[in-house]
Amino acid sequence: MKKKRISITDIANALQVTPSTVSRALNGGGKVSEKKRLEIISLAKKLGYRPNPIAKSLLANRTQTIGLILPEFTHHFYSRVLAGIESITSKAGYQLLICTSNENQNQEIKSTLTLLDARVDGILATISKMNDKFEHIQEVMDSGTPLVLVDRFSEEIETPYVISDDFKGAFSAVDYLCQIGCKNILHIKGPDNLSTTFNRFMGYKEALRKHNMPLKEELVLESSDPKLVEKIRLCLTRHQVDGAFTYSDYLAFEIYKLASQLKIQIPEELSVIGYADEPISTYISPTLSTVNQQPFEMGAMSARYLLNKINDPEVALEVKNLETKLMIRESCKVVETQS
Amino acid sequence: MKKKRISITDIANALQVTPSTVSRALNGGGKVSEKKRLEIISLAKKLGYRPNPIAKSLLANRTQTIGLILPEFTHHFYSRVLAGIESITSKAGYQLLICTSNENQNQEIKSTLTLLDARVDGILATISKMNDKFEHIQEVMDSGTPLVLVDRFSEEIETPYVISDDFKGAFSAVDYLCQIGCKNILHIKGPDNLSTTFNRFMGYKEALRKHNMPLKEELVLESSDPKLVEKIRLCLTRHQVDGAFTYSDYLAFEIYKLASQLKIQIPEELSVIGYADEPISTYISPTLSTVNQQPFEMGAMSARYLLNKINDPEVALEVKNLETKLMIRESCKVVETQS
DNA sequence: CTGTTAGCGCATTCAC
DNA sequence: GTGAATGCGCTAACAG
Repeated sequence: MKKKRISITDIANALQVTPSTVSRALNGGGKVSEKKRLEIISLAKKLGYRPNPIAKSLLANRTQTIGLILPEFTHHFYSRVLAGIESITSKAGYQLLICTSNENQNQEIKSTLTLLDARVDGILATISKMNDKFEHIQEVMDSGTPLVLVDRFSEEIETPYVISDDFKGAFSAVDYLCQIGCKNILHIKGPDNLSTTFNRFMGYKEALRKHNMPLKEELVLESSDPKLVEKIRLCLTRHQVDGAFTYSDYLAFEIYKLASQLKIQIPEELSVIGYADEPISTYISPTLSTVNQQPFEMGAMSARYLLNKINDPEVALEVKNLETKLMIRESCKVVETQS
Repeated sequence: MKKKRISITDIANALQVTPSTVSRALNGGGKVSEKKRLEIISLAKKLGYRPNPIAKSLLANRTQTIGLILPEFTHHFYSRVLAGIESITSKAGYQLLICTSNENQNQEIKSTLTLLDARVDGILATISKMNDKFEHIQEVMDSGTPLVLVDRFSEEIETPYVISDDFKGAFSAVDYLCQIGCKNILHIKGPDNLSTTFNRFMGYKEALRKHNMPLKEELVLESSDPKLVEKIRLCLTRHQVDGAFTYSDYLAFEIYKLASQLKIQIPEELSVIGYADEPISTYISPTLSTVNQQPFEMGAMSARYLLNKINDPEVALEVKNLETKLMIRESCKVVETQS
């Protein structure tokens, strides 16, 4: 059975004063005689008094709680985002209420309403992959609850964002492949419907353009394609692919597998760059070049942004783009530099 | 600015009844004339009324909230535990308040008090690596807040546990290595002070004993040893090691690296089994044999246990041991079966 | 300086 | 059936 906690009234009774006096003494605000204040404080400490935030919330209409909706927990990227968020919110004295959408919009909607019901002071969310309903987002905005969207962008939702600069990230990767002399660069796209997929593809195209290289349709594959493996094989055998840039590190590993089967040497014959900098990238052989998105910093930044928004609703509504870092490892061929 | 939500009183005023009546109509409990009940319900829906859980909490002394303390978020294992917990709590209508200790006991203590202050209905926690203070745990118990400890066990704390059967998990791995004919089996231990480290080591010893193999001190290394890499090298070159069982998958990858340097073939000359079944295990080459701890199930089980405890404080205090699964992959040599 | 009053939103007595 | 009263724990406005 949950034991009754000692309340302000308990210590008021014990000291023959009113709860108001106790409240004032404890909060320092009002004027209380030095003698009583000390008495009260010492008794409070002795009794292990801890204020009830529930009561305060009811009164103040603030809960000191941030709601968080993530598409999944298991992905390394999101756990880093979570860690970044927590590092900021805990320091700021906020609790973190956590939900997942499991990449399912219905669950996202449910989670959103749950958080709204819980009267969180603000919401951080990454929208799920399939998103065609926006009423729940509208409801958040209507309720006046500050909202910051993380990682994934949607044209339909006008709110603060903290996202990764996928365009530049992809551009830097493909630009690098071009620089080291790759002539036929394969790209495997991510899930449809995701801003990240689109932007990384755009970065790929732009880098090709910069180097005056044609965009070859047969070198652009879809990760959702059931025949993906076959098509990669075709690219590797028929189309003289000597470079690859994939939407994720795991897709890069698919290329590793096929290259190994086909006895194609990485990086000598094929340079590969993935995306996300999964920890596995440095353990696999050859170590994988990839694009680091600074997920921890992304989480921290979005939390800071949200807290600002909570404390000052006039804070500008902007899309913050986080720089990516190109991590070149063993999977890219080394070009002799003429010195 | 957070907009004022519509309350039970608002709809009472609109309908010329008292809040009591509205409350009864909405909760179904008391007797309300059918006409009024319908009126009230329809207006409530129209106005988008949602009960304020804060007010209910204050009244009921229950928050429908579970507190969770994890040593870290980033580790794959803990994110699976988290996912398992969430899958249960969300279905049961509980919120999840999340904290991390960062493997630091002071932060663990702080988080514990935060959760207690927040009046969570129960706490799930994995104690941090270094643990020598137990007052905060005692405080949880004194407060009457149900507590279930996950993954790591401590003799000092008497409370429900859900842990993995590390002994059997380790035993099954080393037993397998013996069965396929390994004669000199290296073990790399985990961090001191952890029940998991101890139990896996015990499992290692017991398997050796079963096969009448001597425990060789020089084949047991400490992961915290600054000279670990050198010592592994020594084992591999001098001590005819032909099998290895490590506290974690990542330690197994250290062996992979050294074996590659020393031109020792895995699994032909050296069979390796890790622990935890990190996703990376199936991507690395050769794919790593390992022990799966069912972290999702562990999370789910601990959440179920806690909910039971919350609903019935008389629930037995026990240590639930979760079965492990030995995952044999390419890193173990194949023995011809005589058929 | 300190006590009284009131109210945050709700559910639960107890009268009528 | 329904309203009035009470209180969960706390703070704030107002008296004194």
